[in-house]
Amino acid sequence: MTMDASVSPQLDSTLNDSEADGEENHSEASPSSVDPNQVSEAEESPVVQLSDGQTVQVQGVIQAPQTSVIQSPQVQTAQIATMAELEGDAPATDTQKRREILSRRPSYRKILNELSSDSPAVPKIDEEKTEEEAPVSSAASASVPTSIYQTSSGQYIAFTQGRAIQLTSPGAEALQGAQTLTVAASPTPQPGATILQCAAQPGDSQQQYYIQGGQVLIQAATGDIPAYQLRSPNSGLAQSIVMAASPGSMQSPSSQHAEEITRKREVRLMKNREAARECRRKKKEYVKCLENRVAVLENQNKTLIEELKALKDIYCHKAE
DNA sequence: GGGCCACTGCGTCATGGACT
DNA sequence: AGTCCATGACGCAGTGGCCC
Repeated sequence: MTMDASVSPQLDSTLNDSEADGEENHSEASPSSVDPNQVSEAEESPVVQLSDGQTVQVQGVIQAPQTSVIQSPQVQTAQIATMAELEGDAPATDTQKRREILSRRPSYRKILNELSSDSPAVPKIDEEKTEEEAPVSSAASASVPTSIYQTSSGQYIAFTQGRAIQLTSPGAEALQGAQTLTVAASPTPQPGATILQCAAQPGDSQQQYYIQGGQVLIQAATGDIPAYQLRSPNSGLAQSIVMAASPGSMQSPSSQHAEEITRKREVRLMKNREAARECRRKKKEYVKCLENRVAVLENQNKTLIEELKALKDIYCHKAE
């Protein structure tokens, strides 16, 4: 893997800047022959042709320490954001703006995508919406039931291709008037019977339904709202909270209001849960990307030092 | 085996930026 | 101004390693 194309000047300077004062760190790859002072004191500035065709005028080499350059992601992101922001700015950037930029919180996706636009080697973080994240609200579009189960109380539970779960009262005509629950996460089918529990109306005792596919649907809300969770029996962790359509009918306006509030809260919590999960995933990806980059840059640094050493040898040899 | 510790992942809350 | 979203901070639970 060649590194030249993948190195963005921003990050380079960031990394080097961040380490410029770590003078006590001398890498194991820093040979005594490469004395920065020696090189920088050279009378003429030799032009060096690198192996990749680049031409570099050697004026002095500040050797970056190579021991562990991994830093905390916060520091890195702040620096990168700063460099990215300042790049297009006029030099007349005042301290106020600078402070604003520095205090701005990083977006891992944005930073990674910026990096990836610099270098094709850096993978992009997808912009949301993979096809496995089917739109939750459009249950009708995915309402073709693949499996239908009848409970002990006569209710029908239909699982559709869009991972929606429909509950139908015994009297209802087929699946009309069904409560549609949509599962956000992709449940992986597992062998063995599972249990579906739900309380269709407030105050109802929970009913247990056995489901094919290794997951458990349980009632999630303790309040007035019938809400459900899909759980896999192994993990015990809820894949997602699934809100049921309101049973409507027998609710006073005040309780409906309370229900609305609770429902909104549940939705908000669910969204935030998913967001936090996504954020952690992106953060991990970002840190991994930075670690890769560190490795790449260390490698490049080593190569350049070796190249410089060889050229210096040639240069000195000719001078004699 | 049991206690301790570090690490990891999760859910929730608070908050600031972006968007409408 | 209000809403949504991304993220840091915090607390909690599970897990693995280490020591006794």
